Amino acid sequence: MSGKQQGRKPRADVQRNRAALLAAAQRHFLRDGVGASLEAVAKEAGVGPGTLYRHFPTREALLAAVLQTRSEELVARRADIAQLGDASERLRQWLRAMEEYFSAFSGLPEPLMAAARAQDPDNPLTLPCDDLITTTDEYLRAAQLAGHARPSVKGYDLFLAAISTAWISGTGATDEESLGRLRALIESGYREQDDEE
Amino acid sequence: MSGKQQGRKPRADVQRNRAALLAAAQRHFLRDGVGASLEAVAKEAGVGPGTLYRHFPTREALLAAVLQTRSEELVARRADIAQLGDASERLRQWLRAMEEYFSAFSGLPEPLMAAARAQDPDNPLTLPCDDLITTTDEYLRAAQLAGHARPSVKGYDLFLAAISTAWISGTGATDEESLGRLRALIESGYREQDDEE
DNA sequence: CCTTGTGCGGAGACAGCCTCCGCTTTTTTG
DNA sequence: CAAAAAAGCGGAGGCTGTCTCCGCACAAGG
Repeated sequence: MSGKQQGRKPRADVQRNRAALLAAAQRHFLRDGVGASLEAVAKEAGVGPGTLYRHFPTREALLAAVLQTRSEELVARRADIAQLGDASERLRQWLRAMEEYFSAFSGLPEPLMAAARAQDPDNPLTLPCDDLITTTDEYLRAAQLAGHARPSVKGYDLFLAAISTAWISGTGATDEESLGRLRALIESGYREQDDEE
Repeated sequence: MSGKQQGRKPRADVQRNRAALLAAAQRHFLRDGVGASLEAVAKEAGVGPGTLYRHFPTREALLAAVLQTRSEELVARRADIAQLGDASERLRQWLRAMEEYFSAFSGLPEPLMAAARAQDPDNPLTLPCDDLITTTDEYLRAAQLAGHARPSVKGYDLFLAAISTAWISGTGATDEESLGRLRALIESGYREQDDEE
């Protein structure tokens, strides 16, 4: 019942190509955003387009694979955040961490929202998204229990707030100061009124 | 010094083609979002691609021309809003009106932010954007004077909040209820704490 | 009706997405 | 270790979309 056991060892060139593709893709996504030319990625990795599409059938699949590393970083940061004593501060830090994750590549919020929308099990970005929302809800509930956040707010709301802030940040249209004010506005939006600090 | 006086009357077919292009473009932007195929627009308008690009050198130019109608609607709404007595309510209404304007076509926030970024005088979307930000600032200042809004907030912040809400709305990933909660979160973010209503 | 010149439109160059299939490379088998 | 079998490779090519250039047609004015 274990599904597929790897009957044969994976071929050497397969792993090599996959690694080369991921490295090239990361470079291109960083430089050109999530809309980078996949043809160019394949060329830089030294493989044909066919190979790229066999490894990663869609742009989203490639994106999800490249994002894997970042996801692990995020999990690591969760451990750091758990150390902090204040539930309010933990929530704030988590939201910042999530926003940075969304800002990994320019244009990333777009496909992420599309994945969150459809609940499409085929979309490889759906799972990471759901995970993020669930985690946000956990941090939020802790803050609510401590009386630091309005009860009417939902985890999904803060997910939306974080991803839209990342979207604005990714357009490159806004200086860091305005972004800071926007974050402050959101924070005072979910904080309980009689909250102390 | 009046620049160019129209030495010759505009040709009949020019006006006809322009109108046909605008109508076709509006339909396609509505259905397919701002990324709609310009080839298809030209075909539906019954003209060649060359004609389209002569009238509107860039996608943004076409977009700005189509948006002209909506901008006038927005100006009209400003008159309605001015009737309301409460500065706080006026600000709220204005933010909603602006958000609806941003939601005219799916994907519209993207080029709008790009225009707001560059202050590029060549980009035909820059002017409308600046106007919106200025107006937001006026409404906000009135609310601040009345003690209904935090003094630390700037008009540009609320512009960002509105456009990012419209962006989320345009992804189609989110139900109206979550959007309402997000708006409420933003509102309680800029409202003065000791504000009544 | 003719002249003028403005505007038309489609052919075509270019870029990116994605697929299909003959061939090479790797692995397995005798 | 050679030969068969399997697995993966890669590029040619179809498709869609953007944008330009230029010979030609047609509207405006005499």
